[in-house]
Amino acid sequence: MPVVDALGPHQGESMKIVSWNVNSLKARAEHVANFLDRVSPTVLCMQELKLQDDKVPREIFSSRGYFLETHGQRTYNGVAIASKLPMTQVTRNLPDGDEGESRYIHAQIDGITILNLYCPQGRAVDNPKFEYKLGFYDALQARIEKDFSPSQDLIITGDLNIAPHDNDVYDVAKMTGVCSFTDIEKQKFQRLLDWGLSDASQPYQEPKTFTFWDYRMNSYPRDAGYRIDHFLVSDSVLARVQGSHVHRVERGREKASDHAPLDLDLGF
DNA sequence: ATGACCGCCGGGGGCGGA
Repeated sequence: MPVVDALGPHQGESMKIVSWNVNSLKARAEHVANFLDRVSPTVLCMQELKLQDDKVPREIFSSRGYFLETHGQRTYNGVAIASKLPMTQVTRNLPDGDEGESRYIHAQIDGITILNLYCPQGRAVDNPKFEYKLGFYDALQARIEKDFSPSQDLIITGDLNIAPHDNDVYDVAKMTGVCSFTDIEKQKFQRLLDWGLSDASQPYQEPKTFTFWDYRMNSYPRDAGYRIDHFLVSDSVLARVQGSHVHRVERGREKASDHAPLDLDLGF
């Protein structure tokens, strides 16, 4: 048993945290349940539930000993955090950034504040949704600068919909200037790092390690993907990181999500 | 190679995703 101290009974335990855009929790319910049984993460952050809160299949999580905090939405968006450890300070919405869509939830788990995000995709640089995406990032930046500090245990994870480096897209020439790979999006990503966060997954991944493959164009079999799901962590969390791995097997299943789960392993 | 997929709602296609 961990030592109980002033910081609480779970402080500093090893944890496996997973981020997974499930592309409909209803359609992916069986895969998610099997993933929990097989991988048993401490925390599972999900995006694109496409379900309102009262339609969420909660028994998948409760029957396996997980708490569940959801911020659902019908048809589009929706985020949730499942955790074996209690969640406190659960907060939903990014008022100046999400236009009422369900794209933001954070909670404190074992002393770590975890922001689980489904950032807007943006469609194309000349589309109004692109400005919405940039505004979402500005609101995110404002929130962390106002409410958090890089000196605390902090994780920003989720489908961030930005591929920050050349090695994060399968074809640099084809993607140059294309939404999710533009300079201004990379600058929004870098601004989060400059504030005091690190890309915790990148050091553990070979170049061209992806987390998303489009359903179209036979993308997955030819590995035409993007690395757009991330873990950005503060220094105190970075010191505990022992690995980060893409669960590609989930993308290869029948009725798979177009995203694979991305995990982050933390030591004591 | 962005056309072609998948899931949504609703009961037929249109929209959104990245």
